[in-house]
Amino acid sequence: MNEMNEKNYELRQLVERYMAAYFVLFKKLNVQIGEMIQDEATLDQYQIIDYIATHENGTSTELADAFSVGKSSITAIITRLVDRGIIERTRDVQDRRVVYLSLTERGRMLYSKMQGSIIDMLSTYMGHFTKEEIDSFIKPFEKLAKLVEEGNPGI
Amino acid sequence: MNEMNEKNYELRQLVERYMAAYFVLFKKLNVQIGEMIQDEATLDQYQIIDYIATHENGTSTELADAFSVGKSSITAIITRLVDRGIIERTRDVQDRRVVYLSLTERGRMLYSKMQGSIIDMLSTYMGHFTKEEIDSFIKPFEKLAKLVEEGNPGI
DNA sequence: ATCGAATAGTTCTATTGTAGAACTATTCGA
DNA sequence: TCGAATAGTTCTACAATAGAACTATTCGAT
Repeated sequence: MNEMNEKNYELRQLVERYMAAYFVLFKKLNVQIGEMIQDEATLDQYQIIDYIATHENGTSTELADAFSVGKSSITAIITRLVDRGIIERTRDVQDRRVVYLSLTERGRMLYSKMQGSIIDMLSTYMGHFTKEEIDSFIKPFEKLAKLVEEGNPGI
Repeated sequence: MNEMNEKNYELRQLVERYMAAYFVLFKKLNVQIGEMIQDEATLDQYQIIDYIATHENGTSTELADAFSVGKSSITAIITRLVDRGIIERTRDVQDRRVVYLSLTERGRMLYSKMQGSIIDMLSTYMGHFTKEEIDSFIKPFEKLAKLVEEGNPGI
């Protein structure tokens, strides 16, 4: 086995290790976060609300892009949240094709409440780690998130 | 601000940093993995297949527990995969309530193909990191996965 | 200035995953 | 032995999703 193959082999092993943890973590954490806020919203709805709360003048196209889903999915989610008085649609006066999304007063209160619950839950998990562990964990995590966000798996 | 509050404040900041990356990473990565295997199966189906491939004599109850979903959800997924000739149900002879799940020959081929694609994709992402980075990333990740799996957010 | 192309968003249909209650079949245990 | 527990399925309802067809609006090349 030459040097290149050995390096690839090690990499694949790490990837397999990562995958095993990844699937468990993702599924369970989503379920747990979902349970935490289930009386208020689904996890998908929370993420949409979070995006709108932290991005001024968000639109459906922007959301579809940010979450890598089709626009019709966003329309469905937004419509449910509008029906529940959590989100408002505002048409742009200059370009009347565009619809801006914002939280209602009720939406802002709900968001703040859910965010608090989720942060509390994750904080207790984080309490099992030293600050150094968390830091050395989050930095590559953010780097990976950035790479994946750019959707560029190639070198 | 006393020492305890300061520690909590730092922790919350880290959690907020983590959450921002977490949501983007998992959503995008799931979409990208989903796209990678979309002609063969959904990501949820892949995870079920992966579990069955790596766990001898798996059952619906075991899967429901492993993925933190209800048994009726598992029945639905399994039924679709049985219809497509990917999974087989075998009733236990001793305890006739129990149904064991296993991959068909076709299922094993499909699994191997999908696993290859996913590992290849993740490997290219991993190529952006040094071995030390990956290691210091995976270790706390595995620890977190274990904590979450035990479903114990408390200290 | 006009008209075809592009853009933003919605509607509709069909599929998948999900929960929970009611159900069948089987086994356990006091 | 019979009621309780267990394993799994069925049924119903809903959320998220994709994609095609659609409306309304704006852009841009001529």
